[in-house]
Amino acid sequence: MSATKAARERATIVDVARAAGVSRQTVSNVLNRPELVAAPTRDRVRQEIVRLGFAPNVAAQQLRRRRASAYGFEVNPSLVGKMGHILDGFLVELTTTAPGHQSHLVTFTADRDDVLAGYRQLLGTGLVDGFIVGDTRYGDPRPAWLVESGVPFVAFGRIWDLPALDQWVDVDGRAGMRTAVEHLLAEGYGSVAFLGWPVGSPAGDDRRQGWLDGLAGSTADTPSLVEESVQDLNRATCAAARLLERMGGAGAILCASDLLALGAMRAVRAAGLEPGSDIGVVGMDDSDVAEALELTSLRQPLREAAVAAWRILHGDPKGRAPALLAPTLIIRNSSTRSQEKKP
Amino acid sequence: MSATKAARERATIVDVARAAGVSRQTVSNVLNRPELVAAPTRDRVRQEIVRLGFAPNVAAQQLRRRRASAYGFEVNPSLVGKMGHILDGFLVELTTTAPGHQSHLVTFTADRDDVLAGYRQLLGTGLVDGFIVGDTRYGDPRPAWLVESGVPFVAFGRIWDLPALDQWVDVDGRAGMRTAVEHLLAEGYGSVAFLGWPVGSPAGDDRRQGWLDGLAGSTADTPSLVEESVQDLNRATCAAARLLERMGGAGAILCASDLLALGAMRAVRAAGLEPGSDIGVVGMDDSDVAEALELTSLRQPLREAAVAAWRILHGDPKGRAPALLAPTLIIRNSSTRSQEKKP
DNA sequence: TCGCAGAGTTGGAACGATCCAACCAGCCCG
DNA sequence: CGGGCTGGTTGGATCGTTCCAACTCTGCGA
Repeated sequence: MSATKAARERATIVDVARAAGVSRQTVSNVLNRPELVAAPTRDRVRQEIVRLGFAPNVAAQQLRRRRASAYGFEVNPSLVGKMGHILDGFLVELTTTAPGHQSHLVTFTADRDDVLAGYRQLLGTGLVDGFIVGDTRYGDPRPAWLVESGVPFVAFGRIWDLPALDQWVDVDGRAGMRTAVEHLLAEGYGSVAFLGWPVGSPAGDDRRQGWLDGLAGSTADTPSLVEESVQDLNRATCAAARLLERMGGAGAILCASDLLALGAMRAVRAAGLEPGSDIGVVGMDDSDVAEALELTSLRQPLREAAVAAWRILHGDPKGRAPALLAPTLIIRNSSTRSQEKKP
Repeated sequence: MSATKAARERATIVDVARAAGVSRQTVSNVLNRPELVAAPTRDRVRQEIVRLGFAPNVAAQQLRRRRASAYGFEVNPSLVGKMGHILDGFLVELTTTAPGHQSHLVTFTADRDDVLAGYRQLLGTGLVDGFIVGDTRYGDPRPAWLVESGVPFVAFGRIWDLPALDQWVDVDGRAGMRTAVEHLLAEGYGSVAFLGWPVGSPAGDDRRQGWLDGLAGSTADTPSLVEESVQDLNRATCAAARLLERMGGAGAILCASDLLALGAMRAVRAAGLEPGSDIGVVGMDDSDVAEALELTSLRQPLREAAVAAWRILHGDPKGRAPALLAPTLIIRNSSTRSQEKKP
């Protein structure tokens, strides 16, 4: 379907001007600076705009304004469909809130060899003004390059390498974990162990710290209550099993991700115990798996993150500040002692 | 970050022309119709393009060509994060393959009250030339409207209401189910029961038919081997339990979705049996849950679907045809009798 | 020798909006 | 009564590219 159907002529600003008996520029003013136009004129023009179904041509605006009002969003095949992948949800929330900022999003993929190629491309052709950068990691070349190039952007995830940069939004995993510990203690699980990722990942270390925060003041023997596993179900199950041995058939396991928590639930069942009534289990990210398996988890506030991202991108340069948002604890059977049985 | 940094001047086509000692138009020809330009001139111009880092301004092209080379993709908050939601994966594959078609994607959301509002908006401003429409359903007003408006589009999912339309790609759930039945029989499960959605959903009925196809020729008592459930874990578990009673502790359960399959696995375990070694279970969509729980499932060929979508959208109007793609059976422990145990 | 075809190249116009400077009328003030 | 100010409106120029028609030049056949 290469040829677009015989382009039904769309009304232009000149058509509106002629119909309303004013000049081109006045119509433009009605749209962009209505306070400059006398009320009767304004109304007449607005009426004609509606009548003719006029909508300004974006390409013409972009060309003249030298601004695309569009932002690039990188999507990466390797991450999709993985548990705990929340970038899609973030993209949706960004898209939902974009019209309020007279903006839209353009998706693109990274080049295998040159991470920055896609960014250069979109910028060089003027297709976008800036970017929303997800999956920030240690050694990420993108933030530095973007700053150096003077390109507007906001990161989803702290810019770990460059603490001086404040143009990011992130979820406060640490606070979330602390909340989870408090919940588990309040439920009466006695002790709370931690199943986390190996030390060295920024988000992982942050979450672990939240667990420690929650235990602060308690007399827990923390070193014996911690196990590590990479993001793999079987490894996680084994690690959780080791943890359970030391826990003596009681307590709760707080996990750095839903996948780890899934491993924990398996280990619990393998030990002849029941998640929830015997051993509390809590995950993080509130993935579809958590929902399906009645796993208590921490939900990321993606809507708020999107709103904050736009504020940082579009807001007053002075007024902007990094946004660290607290996740919400979604309590399900895996962390409830008195199980409500299902029909 | 409202003001873009003091716009480092990008090279324009005129700069290249001047540098190469040719006219504007010749540079344009080198880019768009190189066969018209003499080889030496062409090389000289190309050299200058590289030297100056020139990239044509997309807005100017869009304006002059009266074509955006962009397509709208609707994303819907209510579907994200649900099991079996594959539209995100499709979006990624579309994005990956877009540059090959000199196109890009713009995301947008539907209005609550007016489904078509977003489509009208993007089209009216000339931001996109057409759409990729996902989640087609019975009574979907979009295809008819798009056809009537003469807007190029391709649907992911058959256009059930308008069988005459051929501009769609879809996954052949029926063929997938048939394959799954054959696999289960080959594994020696004896009988294959079906856990599906209530009759009336197009995709669901299609999948059920595939199950029947697979059993054709066998002597199975199909009516007694079928149960229905809506897309809800507890309902699915109950339905699977009813099915198990009638199956007499042997056979396999083929499910219309991973969520239903998850319910089946639960019911199997609740009956003191083990998925795989005792009762085979197969789902559909190959979600992250399937991977995590070692559930055999059918993976949708999203890459191929994206390629086909672009072909239909951009291809020769005569040469295009609807694309019905077979999913791939991903065999895991839930449908393997001789379990390979993990470390 | 001239006309013609075709390859290669060129400049003007257009796409549809906004920026900018100028214009006009009315009013107030000196 | 003239000049400055202000609210409202206007037309020309411009953003960077492609479309289109016309131009030049070379070679060739009549």
